[in-house]
Amino acid sequence: MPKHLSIQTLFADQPVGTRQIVKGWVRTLRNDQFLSISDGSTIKTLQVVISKEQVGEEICKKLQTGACVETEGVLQKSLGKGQEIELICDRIEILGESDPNEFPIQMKRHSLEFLREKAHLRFRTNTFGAVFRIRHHLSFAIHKYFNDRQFFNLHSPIITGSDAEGAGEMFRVTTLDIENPPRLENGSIDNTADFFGKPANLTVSGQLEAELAALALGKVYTFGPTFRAENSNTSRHLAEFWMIEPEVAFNDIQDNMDLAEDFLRYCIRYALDHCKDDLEFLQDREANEDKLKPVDERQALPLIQRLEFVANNTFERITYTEAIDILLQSNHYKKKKFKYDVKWGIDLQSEHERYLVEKHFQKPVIITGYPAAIKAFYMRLNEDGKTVAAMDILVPGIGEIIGGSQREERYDVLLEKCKQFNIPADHIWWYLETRKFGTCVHAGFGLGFERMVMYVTGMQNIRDVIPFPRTPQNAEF
RNA sequence: UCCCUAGUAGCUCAGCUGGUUAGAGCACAUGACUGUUAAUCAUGGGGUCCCUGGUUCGAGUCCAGGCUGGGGAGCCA
Repeated sequence: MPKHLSIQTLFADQPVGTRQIVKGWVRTLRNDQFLSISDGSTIKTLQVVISKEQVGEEICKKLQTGACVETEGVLQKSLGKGQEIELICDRIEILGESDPNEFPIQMKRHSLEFLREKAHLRFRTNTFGAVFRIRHHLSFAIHKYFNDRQFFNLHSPIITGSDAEGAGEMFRVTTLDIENPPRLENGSIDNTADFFGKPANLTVSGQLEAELAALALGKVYTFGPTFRAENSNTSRHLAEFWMIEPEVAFNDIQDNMDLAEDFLRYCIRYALDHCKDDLEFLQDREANEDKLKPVDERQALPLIQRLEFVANNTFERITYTEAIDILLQSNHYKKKKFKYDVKWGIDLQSEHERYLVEKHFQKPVIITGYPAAIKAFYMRLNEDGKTVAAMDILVPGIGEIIGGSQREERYDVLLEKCKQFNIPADHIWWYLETRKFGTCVHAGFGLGFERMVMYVTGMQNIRDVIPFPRTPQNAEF
């Protein structure tokens, strides 16, 4: 008894004339005769040709959208147009019925907002099938990229006792009874009674741990979940998201930029090479959605052309100081169209980043040399004493997709930075020790995985590129 | 957290300056058709107009508060 083949395999190999078993979910039944089924292996559906007389009225009525079926028959070249192959069915079995009065997913356009409330069933749609297949391929591409280049995958801890990161609000992890926690005599909570004997949180970044490993293993990367308890409710933020953080010993800021750019372009190329059908579907979908929008809100280029452009062209590289000059000399600034003022020392606002990327350069841009005051304590101080070796990569439509830096490897300078940023040295003694024992130049960056998936799929809301989004006031499913 | 905006059938939406019994397309049911491509055609069923309160002879429509969704900002990845 041969195992049944996936629809993807049937389309790839086209074993015409052979007997096949196909299992999947019903999309539509057209003309009481043509059953369109999907098994998730590809965006393509297989047309199964049935005869109402042979199948019988009872079974025919149960071939409703969403039902799960097993069909058997001979594969042949399709007599109709619209598909290459079809299965001439002589046996069909309903594995799982689907009441059409209750099943919410229909063969019609649904709003993404509606489907978000049906996250357990939205995998059944073409759009989310495509998105999550692409998400998988990108995930695989990331591991392949680093593995092929002798990086080691580091599993940084998800629960951390470190709170020195400053990357954002943290989720507390505790086994204490929140209704009635143990208290000290002065009334404050007795954290020594907690599971770890001290406060613990979900990680906001694996970077510090990755640095420790890089200073021994050379080239490492993390790829895991991270958590931010910020009350930020936007289409680009999640409370739980996946982050990729490479860290490389002996890399300086230039090497870091080279790596980040090569990595991003590799991943996009990989998606173009491995997800053609899904990208074409999403491209058509986007084009149809755009028709409903005002002209100035539409995409300038179709999805695949946008990706080809990024994969085939080098990124623009400018310093923060140059970026400020460009903004100051823009007509946009002279006409006072920026809401926030522009001057050296400010943190670039979304509107500034968008102007640089979407209006001025119209391609991905890497900005380096930010003022030390607006960046994290661990970034390496430049010779000018006022900027740091930080880099952000901005892409059209998404904004910041990568943030990274060369790390401060000089013990004295790092210790001074800790003081300036009010980080108690005894909280991160282990981090500081790496600068005492065989310190070296090193650099790394962080990439929000969902933002990459957004960019590649063209999806506009981050909640639509992760299976079960976690956002403020929402942890359904 | 702040600003803007929306909530009407299972879904997507229309419903004008308040005025008879709240509409359409899709979906669903029944029938016809049978090489269809989100099949087509005919007929039919289907409503807490988000909730609470108010104004009014009369509220889907106006007002106040709340809830939920969406967009933007901040924070960031």
